[in-house]
Amino acid sequence: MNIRDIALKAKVSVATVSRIMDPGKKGLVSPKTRAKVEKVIQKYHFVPNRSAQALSKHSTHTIGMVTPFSPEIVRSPYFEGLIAGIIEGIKPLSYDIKWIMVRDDEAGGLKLNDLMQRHAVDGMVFLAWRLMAELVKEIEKRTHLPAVLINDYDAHIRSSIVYCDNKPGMKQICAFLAAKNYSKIGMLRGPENVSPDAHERYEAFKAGLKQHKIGFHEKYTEKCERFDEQSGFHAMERWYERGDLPQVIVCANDDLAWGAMRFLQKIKVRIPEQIGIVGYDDAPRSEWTHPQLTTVRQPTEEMGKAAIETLIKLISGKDRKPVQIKFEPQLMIRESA
Amino acid sequence: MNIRDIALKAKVSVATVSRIMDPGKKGLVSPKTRAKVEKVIQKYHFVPNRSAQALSKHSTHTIGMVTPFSPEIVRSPYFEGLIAGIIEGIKPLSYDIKWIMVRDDEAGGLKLNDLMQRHAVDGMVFLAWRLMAELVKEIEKRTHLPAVLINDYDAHIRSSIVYCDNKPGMKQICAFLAAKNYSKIGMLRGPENVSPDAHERYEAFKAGLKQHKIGFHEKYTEKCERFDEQSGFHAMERWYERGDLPQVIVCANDDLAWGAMRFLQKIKVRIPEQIGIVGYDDAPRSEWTHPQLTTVRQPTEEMGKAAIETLIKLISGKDRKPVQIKFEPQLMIRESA
DNA sequence: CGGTTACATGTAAGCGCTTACAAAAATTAA
DNA sequence: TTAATTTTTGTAAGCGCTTACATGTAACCG
Repeated sequence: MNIRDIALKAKVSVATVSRIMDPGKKGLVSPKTRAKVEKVIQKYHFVPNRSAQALSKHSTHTIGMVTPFSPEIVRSPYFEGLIAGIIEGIKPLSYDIKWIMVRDDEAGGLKLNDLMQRHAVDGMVFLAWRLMAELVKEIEKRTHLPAVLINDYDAHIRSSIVYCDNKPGMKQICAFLAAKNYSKIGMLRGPENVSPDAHERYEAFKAGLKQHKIGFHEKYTEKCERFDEQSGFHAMERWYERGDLPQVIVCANDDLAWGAMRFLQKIKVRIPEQIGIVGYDDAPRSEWTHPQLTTVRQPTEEMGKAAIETLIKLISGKDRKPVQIKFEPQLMIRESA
Repeated sequence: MNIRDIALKAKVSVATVSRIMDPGKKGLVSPKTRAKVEKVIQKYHFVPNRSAQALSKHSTHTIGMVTPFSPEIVRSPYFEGLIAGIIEGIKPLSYDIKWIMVRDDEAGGLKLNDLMQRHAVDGMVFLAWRLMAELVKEIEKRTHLPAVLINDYDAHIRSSIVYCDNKPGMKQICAFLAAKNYSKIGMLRGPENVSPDAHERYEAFKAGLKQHKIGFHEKYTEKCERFDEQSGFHAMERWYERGDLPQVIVCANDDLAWGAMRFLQKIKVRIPEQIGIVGYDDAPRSEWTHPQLTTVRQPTEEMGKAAIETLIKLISGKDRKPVQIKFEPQLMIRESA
């Protein structure tokens, strides 16, 4: 059942049927024919062929959600929020959403244009794009493409991006700890090669301490290999062996915090009585672990939503000027510090 | 840059270019022309237009992942596993995956064919489809459509489905509790209108007790309004007020279990020393809550993967016979019982 | 009432691909 | 060498829609 069949049955031309199907062409058909044709459309449950429409209109009405190709990704709480936001953001539009997963090995040779063509999308939002760095390098050059990045901002990025500023988060943490009169505050630092977060959070941490006149030594710091629980565990272990543990430990993300807590609990250190722990990200687990983790919430849902809205504007707008949107994090005070 | 441009530059016909682009048509072009044309393709980074291909081939090489339209859905750990499995399953194929979210209000009038046409997909897998019951009723009739359901099996379903059997799970729980010499075992039951799970698990529970000659009374049971934490909390509260708590409580899912635990902890009942708790689903949280939850794991990842594989077979096969695949759950013994 | 204008509908040329079929070229057989 | 095959390439007709343009019809005006 295609548009011609309908036209035949309704005794009108295909053009008329097409005009009736297009909500943007409200006034172009007389009420009488419209009624007649709509009856036929209803009767045969006619749904126009998307591929034909796309071919003809040069637009697929579909956007691509680009992620690295790893099942673990959906496991991450960070994604959870982002995706929820994307879903929410796409609701009022009638865009379809295609999940484009990019393998590491293919990321190198890919061009952005290719991606869009190959998957037939009008625009793309990139999640965890640091992991596809090769691909995304191009975004820097072709800033007119309808693509928006989420998070991992750093100063030289010129393309459209939605991100959450690290500084206020650390600032809030330091203010909170200062108010609690902690004087010896340490940090579990993240790996600096994965995303700018590790470095930014560390710098913001130092700045925060300084602001509250709390002493800082590099030795009140331990570097982690990755941003995961295991790394946190091992880093804590190393620190314990070399001795001189601080009163509170601020961790570069929640996973590191849990790893650290696990080690401390193993050696029977009580949290927060003996050592306090602060995380960063407010993964849902934070509320369920014991003790509940004091951490910093990034408004992932809002960010996902903003990303979609930005993208749609880019797609439909004439002037494709890159847009950069900053969000503010918020300290969530719970039990671990 | 389209196929005609390439044909022109390479001084061949479009048919030749098309044949070269199609990996299924390996032998149809002489090595010499192939080399010549491929050079041009490389040079101009030619990527064929998906919409045109789809229109011409009557296949979009895209499958739809159908879920209710609610952001909360991605929050559920059950989804996490399923989606991870779907990603994993789609890896070796080169199908695209489109996330189709169905609003409650639109689900009524929709036809499956419509859905496929409207979103340009070759087949669909349905997650949490009980929540779109109206839509899915049709699947029962049109069993030849390339669509597969995940979970929520009940006996009269004739379409393709991948599901996890509830009986062995409860059986394992009862065997375990019997071995621990519990004699007074209760259950927090789920709402029976949402999915057959509530009823099945309850029946399996009774059967399990019987098998191990453990006494059962309906009063060792409390019904919950929904399958969530709050309902578990309130149900436990009611039970506590009416008194006569059992030694262990088997919960119809993990959320109820956490709700129950939260209430018990609030009134300072020690778990598992005073009352044991068993859940069902093995949501990731189970490992992080305190105490860790003894529960039953459904192999969600494997199920997601199986669903995709089944679907692809349905799409490409000639005979579209419905396939039903059953998975077995597994008891995860942890701290809460 | 003829001429102008506004509105409604139809005609047909694409959109960029695939593929059946035809034609040409290369290979083999006789 | 020519005919019969096989292999390679080209031609052109779709796939199902949109839309610029042409045509037809109705309404309006002096």
